[in-house]
Amino acid sequence: MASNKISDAVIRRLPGYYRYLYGLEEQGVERISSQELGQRMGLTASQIRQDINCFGALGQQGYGYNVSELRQYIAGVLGLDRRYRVVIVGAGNIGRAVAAYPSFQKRGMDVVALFDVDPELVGQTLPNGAPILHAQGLKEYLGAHSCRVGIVATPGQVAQEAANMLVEGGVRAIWNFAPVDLKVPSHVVVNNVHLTDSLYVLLYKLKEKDLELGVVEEGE
Amino acid sequence: MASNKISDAVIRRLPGYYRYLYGLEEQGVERISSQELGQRMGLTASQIRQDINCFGALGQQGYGYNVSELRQYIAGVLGLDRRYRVVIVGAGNIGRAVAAYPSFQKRGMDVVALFDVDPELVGQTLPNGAPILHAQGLKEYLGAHSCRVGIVATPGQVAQEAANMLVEGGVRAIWNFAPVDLKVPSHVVVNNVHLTDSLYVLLYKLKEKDLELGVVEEGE
DNA sequence: TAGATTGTTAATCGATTAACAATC
DNA sequence: TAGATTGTTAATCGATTAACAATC
Repeated sequence: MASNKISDAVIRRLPGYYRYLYGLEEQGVERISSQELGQRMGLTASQIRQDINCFGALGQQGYGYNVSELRQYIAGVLGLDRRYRVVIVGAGNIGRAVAAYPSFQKRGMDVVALFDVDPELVGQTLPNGAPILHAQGLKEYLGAHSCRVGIVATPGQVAQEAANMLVEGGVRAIWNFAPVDLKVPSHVVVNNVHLTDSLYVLLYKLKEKDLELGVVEEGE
Repeated sequence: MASNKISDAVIRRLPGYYRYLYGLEEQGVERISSQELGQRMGLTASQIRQDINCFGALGQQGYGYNVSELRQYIAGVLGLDRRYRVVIVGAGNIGRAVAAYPSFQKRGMDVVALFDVDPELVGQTLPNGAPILHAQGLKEYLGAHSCRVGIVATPGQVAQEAANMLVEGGVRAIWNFAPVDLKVPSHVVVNNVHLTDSLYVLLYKLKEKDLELGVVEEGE
């Protein structure tokens, strides 16, 4: 429980640890050394030991780490050991894709409703049972069914407005898919999935690689 | 053109610069100081000047930066000033959401086809005209219609296989939505959108915030 | 010219890596 | 016990911030 300020750099790596340990556990691997985990993940053994030591001595000299123990511990650190009720604002392609995302349910996220203004969408029910309701009713809905997590999957122009409604409705964490940086009060946390940002970085890398290889890219 | 190794930290910020400058230009703002841009983006003025100086002196003392000039320059650095032909492997919710993503077209990405193995999907055509073809035909398709960018939007178990086919077909950049780290030869670049990773970080922040505020989270 | 603001160097801070004693 | 591998401290490296002279 030693919550002594884990640095951002470490936090960003935690999901990767979780993902790899989960995979190892599924393969039936029981123990792993920092050396080997580092090899698989593309990190140095030293860094892995430093990272893990942020939350205490979980390994054993001469042995390594117990895969399942470590995975569970990290799950606890990340808060993956609970369930969360979730509303999604914006029932377009992205909103519905997230709602239907299989590992979403599995990771404790229960999507209870989606909200949109498109009359074509409002009234539908997704395969997993979540209804699409009119965005007008969002605040009222949250009053009756409190949710800790809200997802913004609207166009950028209305994303801030959507976030405001979620905050007013008592949502504490916002997962934002709109390409804007939301402003929220300090008791609310936000994490962004800026898809275009990720795409830009990919294209940048491609350009760099072309330069490195001396590739002259075709016209068009 | 001074391509003197821009550091990863800077590259990760570039899309943000582009996004903000684009917004400013749309609002008709002509010039901006590092000070004010920093305020808006939540960065220090010093950092912004350092970052921009990676690719040369683009500002003017006593004046600041010309918004549109700087935006265009960064667009060039990121490679946003060209068009790219794109195939998507996996025509499930995520694949289709990406194909339909409006800023995708706008940013120069032309989705020419999607590939899947689900007979329900194969044969359909998306609203933007892209057909869904059987994954068996992917390599052959790429032989006839070369694409520089491929998107992996398959389940994790087959993501590596999808990547292999893309690489064999000559794709040079892979945008990966599957929750695995793909292995590709060194002439190919990859960028990951690990949605679950982003979600985990959100949940972690929520837990930390709860601790900070002394919130005892409800059961269920 | 005076004021503003960059470009750039130096100082600080933090993160990563290396090394090794502790210990299973 | 000997071998392996952690936990942890110290050294290095890189990124951020501060400061200020250059200059528009």
